[in-house]
Parts: sequence; C-alpha cells; structure tokens
Amino acid sequence: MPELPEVETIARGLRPLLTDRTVTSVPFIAAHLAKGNRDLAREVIGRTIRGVSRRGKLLFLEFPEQDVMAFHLRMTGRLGLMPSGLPPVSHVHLLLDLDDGTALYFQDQRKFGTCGLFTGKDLKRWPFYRNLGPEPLGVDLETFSKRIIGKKSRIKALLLDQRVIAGIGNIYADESLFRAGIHPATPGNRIAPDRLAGLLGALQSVLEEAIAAGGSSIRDYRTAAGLVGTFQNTFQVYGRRGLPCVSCGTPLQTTKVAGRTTCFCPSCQVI
DNA sequence: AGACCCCTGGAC
DNA sequence: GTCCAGGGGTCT
Repeated sequence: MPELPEVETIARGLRPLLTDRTVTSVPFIAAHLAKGNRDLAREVIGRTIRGVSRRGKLLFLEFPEQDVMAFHLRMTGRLGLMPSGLPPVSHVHLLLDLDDGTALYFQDQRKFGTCGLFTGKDLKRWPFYRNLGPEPLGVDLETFSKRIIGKKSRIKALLLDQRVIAGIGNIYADESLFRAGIHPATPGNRIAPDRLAGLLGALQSVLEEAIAAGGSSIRDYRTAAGLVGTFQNTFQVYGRRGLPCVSCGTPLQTTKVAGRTTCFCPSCQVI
C-alpha cells in the first residue's frame, strides 16, 4: 500500500494527535508482531511521544533519547486513533493506550507490516534503514543522477529499489516515468542527463501532488483519520492497461519489471 | 533478473 | 477454483 505520499499523509495526521502523548498500556499485541518485540510493552509503557516523522516508507514515533518506534505498513497496514477500550476491530494487531483516553491502532489485513522499538544506535545499525537512498523531495539533481547513471538495471527497478531512492513504490514509479516520457525498461545508464532532470522533476511533482491529495486509495489505504485519498482519480497510467493514453490515445500496455506489473504508453514512453 | 515466500480477500 | 494486489526478504 502506502508509498511515500501515503505514509507522509498518515504522519501529518498523527503528529498533532500523538505529540506529547504518553503510552499508558499495551492492551494487545498479536503473536506475529510480538515475535521480535518480546519486551515491547515493558519498554514502551510510560514513554512520551515527542514527534512523528517519516523516512522513505517508514513512519516513526519519536521518543526521548533518539529512541523510536518504527512502522512499515507494507501492502495493507493502517495506523489511526480510536477511543481506548473499544471492542476489538478486525485485523488490528497492536494497540497502544494513550494518556488522553485514545488508543493508537495498527491494522493490517495481510500481516506483512512490521513494527519495532529501536534505540537510536540500533536504528542506525538496521540495514534496511541504514541503506535507504535519499528522500526524493529533498535530493538534488546531481545526487539523483549519480545514483541512476552507470547502473545497468532498468529504470523502473531502480526507482523501486529503496537503496537507490527512498519511498517510491509501484504507483509513483509508473506515474513519474509516464510524465517523464521514459520507458520503464530503459537501462539507467542509457538515460541522458536532461531526461534524468525531467525524471526527477516528474517524480517530485507527482509526489507533491499526491501528498496534496492525501495519497492514493486503491483498496486499503486510509489516512490516520480513516479517510480515502484522492490521487487515484488522477492516475494517468497505473491500473489503466488497455485504456487510451491521456496524451496520444494509444492503448496503454503492461509488462513486468522487478516482478511488478508496470503500465506504460508504448508510444509516449521511449527507451 | 527471477522465483518464491510471508498473508488475506476481491475479481473473475 | 485461479489470478491478482501500494512491499520486501531470501535464495538461485
């Protein structure tokens, strides 16, 4: 599910509700999450959340001393607040009761999502976190270009690789490649510098517009307040196989790149 | 680069 | 029944 715009939207929604809240109890943690979080309750109870942040697709609850609780929502994870003490909701795997009578819930139909409590030191040692590429909304063209140019992999695979650039998933990879007019199978080392500039611009505009729209709700994604995003209404290629290209009318095609269905315009997007 | 794994449910 | 899904890890 959530890619950068969705996680950013959730983080912005949670920030005012969670900042300065103290965890009072952990009424529920599912077995698959408890594994690897054996002492979560003991370690998180009594701690005060000082901020909510995002890095790539990771969402952090920030505690004092650089400690964080990290969430990765994978395909179907949701975070939100409900009144504490309510009867169990389907697919909720973690509840944190807070000192204002609310409870943070982590809901995840497919159970791919993960969470964990990290000290600052342990977080920096976590390979997935340590190896994350730069933030696409903060990276400069030179840094971005260096990470693409000279790589033989197909550009779609590079965009999906969290070590190359953080936070991009299947939707925003396809949408930005269409806007930039780049075929998803183009090898990274065969994209001219001016086209890389166009790609970074496309990536940034797509992500900014998606954040402004509260993200894309295909199926499961909801904001922290439980609302759907609206950027799915603006998709130009994602999920539009067979439909006419918005630019030239050619039927959009799909292919597989990095194991993911990839939708593109065979006429507008060139290698 | 690709296959298969984790898991649940909707579309067909 | 089969195939597919906003992700990522592991193994060949």
